[in-house]
Amino acid sequence: MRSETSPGGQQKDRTFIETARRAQIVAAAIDTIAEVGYGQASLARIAETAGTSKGVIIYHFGSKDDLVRELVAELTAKGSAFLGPRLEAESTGPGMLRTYIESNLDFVRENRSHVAAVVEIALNARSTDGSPLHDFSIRESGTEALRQLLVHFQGTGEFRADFDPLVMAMAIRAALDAVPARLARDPDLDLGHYGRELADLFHLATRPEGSHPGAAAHDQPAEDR
Amino acid sequence: MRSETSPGGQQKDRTFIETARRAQIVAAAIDTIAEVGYGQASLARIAETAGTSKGVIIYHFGSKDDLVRELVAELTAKGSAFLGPRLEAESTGPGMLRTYIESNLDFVRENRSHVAAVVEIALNARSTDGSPLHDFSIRESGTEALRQLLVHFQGTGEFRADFDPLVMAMAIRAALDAVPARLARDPDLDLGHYGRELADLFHLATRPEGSHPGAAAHDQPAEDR
Amino acid sequence: MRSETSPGGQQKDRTFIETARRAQIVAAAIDTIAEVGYGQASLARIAETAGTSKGVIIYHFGSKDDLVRELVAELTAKGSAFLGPRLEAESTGPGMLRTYIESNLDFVRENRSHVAAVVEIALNARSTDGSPLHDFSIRESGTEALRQLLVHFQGTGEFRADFDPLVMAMAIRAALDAVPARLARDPDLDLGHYGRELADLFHLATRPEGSHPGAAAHDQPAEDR
Amino acid sequence: MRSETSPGGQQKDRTFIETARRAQIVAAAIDTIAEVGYGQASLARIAETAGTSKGVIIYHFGSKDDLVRELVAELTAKGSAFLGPRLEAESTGPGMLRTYIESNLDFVRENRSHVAAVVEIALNARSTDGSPLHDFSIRESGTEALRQLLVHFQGTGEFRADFDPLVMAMAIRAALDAVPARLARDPDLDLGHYGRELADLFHLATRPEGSHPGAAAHDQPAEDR
DNA sequence: TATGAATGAGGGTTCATTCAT
DNA sequence: TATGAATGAACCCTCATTCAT
Repeated sequence: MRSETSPGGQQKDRTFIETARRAQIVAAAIDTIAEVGYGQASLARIAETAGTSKGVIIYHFGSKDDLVRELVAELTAKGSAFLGPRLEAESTGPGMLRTYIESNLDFVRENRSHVAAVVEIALNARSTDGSPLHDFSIRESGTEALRQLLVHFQGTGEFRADFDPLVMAMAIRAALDAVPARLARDPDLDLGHYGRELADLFHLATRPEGSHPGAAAHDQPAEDR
Repeated sequence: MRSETSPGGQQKDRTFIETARRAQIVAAAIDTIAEVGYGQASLARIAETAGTSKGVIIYHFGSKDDLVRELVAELTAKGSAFLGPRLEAESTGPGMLRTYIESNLDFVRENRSHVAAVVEIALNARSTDGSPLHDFSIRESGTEALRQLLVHFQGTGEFRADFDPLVMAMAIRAALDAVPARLARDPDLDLGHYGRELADLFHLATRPEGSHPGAAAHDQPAEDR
Repeated sequence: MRSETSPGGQQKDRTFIETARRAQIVAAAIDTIAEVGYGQASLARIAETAGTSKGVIIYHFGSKDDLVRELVAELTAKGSAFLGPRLEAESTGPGMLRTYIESNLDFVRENRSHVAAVVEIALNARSTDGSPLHDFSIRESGTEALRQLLVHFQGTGEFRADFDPLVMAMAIRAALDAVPARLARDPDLDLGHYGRELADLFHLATRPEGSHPGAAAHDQPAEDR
Repeated sequence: MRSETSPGGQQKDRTFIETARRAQIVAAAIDTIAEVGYGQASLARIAETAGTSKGVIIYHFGSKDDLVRELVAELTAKGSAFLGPRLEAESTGPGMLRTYIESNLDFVRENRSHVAAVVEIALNARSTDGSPLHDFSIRESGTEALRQLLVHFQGTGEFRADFDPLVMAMAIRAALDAVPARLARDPDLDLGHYGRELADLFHLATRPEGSHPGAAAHDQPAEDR
């Protein structure tokens, strides 16, 4: 279905101008989806935002789905690049958890629209028969990676052993994923504060039973960042 | 806008058959939206599920929007009736919090599709210009009511005073709202377990600093319900 | 197609209540058509104005067309009853012409909505294939009767012989038929004044060549009514 | 509302083919409306006449309303271009009046369907709530311009001073506007004759009182054109 | 007798995509 | 390579009418 003559094909051999055009269109798609929602983000609307025509978009990406796919892939790539090093810099369980939460929100802050768009897509995009349209194993793998992290540090004793790591991971991801929608309604939301509070919250929820009774405040939270 | 001619009018004076048809259509809409998503839930599809025609739906509800509105209103009514008494039966802060979380999930279990449909709607339904289509002040007021509950018991000392009640409320609601989507992918999810884990989680995150260090497990969690 | 059991049938054997219902519906139709135009006057809208349902209208009249037909017939009957005696009271050509014009406008004044509705219908109502839907031979016969009147008094020498009576008749009817539309936009239009001016106008246009040069003002116009 | 994507935008930068298509569609709309009336002139019908599909029409014009708007605008432009020079060539009041009437009918003769269509639209097109849909200030301004012309030459004494110029203008326009409908029923109507008769009629109705008694026939009418 | 329920064709419009140049 | 033109299915909704009670 994808021919070599079409620019949507392999990601090598891209003209400079071609690359620029694609970037421009992706940016327009991000803004449009973030602003009016996935359901209302028609090709015409995206094209209008981009200052082009529907035909151009189809020409460059082959289909709307492919455009969306690229948009999603770009964010996950950016996300990994952003999160990876920060997590690797941590060694302790609590440290990694706090970093995970706060870095996620830092990333949201720096990529508001893009994140909002991808969340929109993750929640809404379905094919005609109702099945999920895009591969959001990413999303699940986000939860999954987090779960494995929790499991690992349960093993080392840095987290209490008696919580279900899957439930905990889901709760953490849910709290993070809810942010873009909230941000849309309340653009002045203080993400730094939100992140610290959230990190405190899950620190308390995960720390081992006997750890520093009544010392939660100066144990890990807030100051040590 | 609604004329006496149309049966969608005042909600009194409904014929028996009219009431039945409306219920049947609402049920079809719930199933359809829950299954294929709001964006794919066209009137034709809903009508097919209901075993009728688009015309019949429009005849009974006047518009797709009104059908959706009713669907949402019914759930919020059911939800209040379900949650209210359970919450009022509790007197302590931790008790109410645990009840809030677990009852929410009980409600989800008993109204899977309906809840899933409403969550779909809440996330996706927008008017053409991108603004939210339906009044989900309910949704926000869910968070708000929760926040006020937290504030109140911070005042009594039953919750630690140094968390931001808004952030906590958002995290709790996010964890609850994420369930229907998860449930769709994993229908065998044990909601009872999920609820107990979540209640434990937020109990630990909200309990006052000095409260029974290392006693979390038999303090409130799990057994005492 | 019309059965004796149906109340829309012969105009005898009408229950009192049946007659009242019909009158009420016709009145509602008149108001609706006059207000929003024929194209927008759906059965639903008419029913709403009448405080009933579409079914009732169809039941009483058999079809929308029949309702409209009745509405038109009623006006033409009223019109004939109104105009006839007034014309018969006149004997001279100029007198009849003036009376025709002014009485027409008197009739419009007393039956604003009804006349407006019928004009709407005459201009707009067409069957699906575009052919005129109702029999407006009335309308043409209005022009035709007027033409014959003009011809007759051309014969007696009371009107100048060298105008085309058809063109004159059409001009007069056009001036009269344009009134309801104007009236809709400008409800304060002085129909008495309009009638006198129009009568003067056509008096001057029809009087014989040599008649009282420079005496037009006190010849026939205005004062002598 | 109109995006660069859609070709309906600015009226410059039109492709050749685009211009041709638009013209073809407008022509089809004119014929359809003139033939079956505005109410029956659906997009499907117009498309069929044009030999295309509804989609193409919407593609080129954006909406049915815009198509109609263009159709109307084209006629008024043509009308002004046609009438303007002819009127400016006249200097006397009676001359301008006769020219106005006869040129109007010449224009009708040369643009039968188009004029018929626009009259249909003017009479019928309303938005859902019954208010006039298109801007026919043209139409009113037609009457208004005529009224001003009459007023002016009442001032110079070329018209009698004692008629109401508004009523006179309305009568003249009514006589002209009635023509297309008549023409539809009687395609062989002699517009030249009709025009001369009408010009005579209104000449007699407007000339000053004492002007050439009994000389109407060779004063202005008929021969001097 | 009277009415609420249902029908089904047709309304204008949006949409992602294909086609021809 | 790039784009304007066209497509056709699907969208929600209105309508006059028929049906069953």
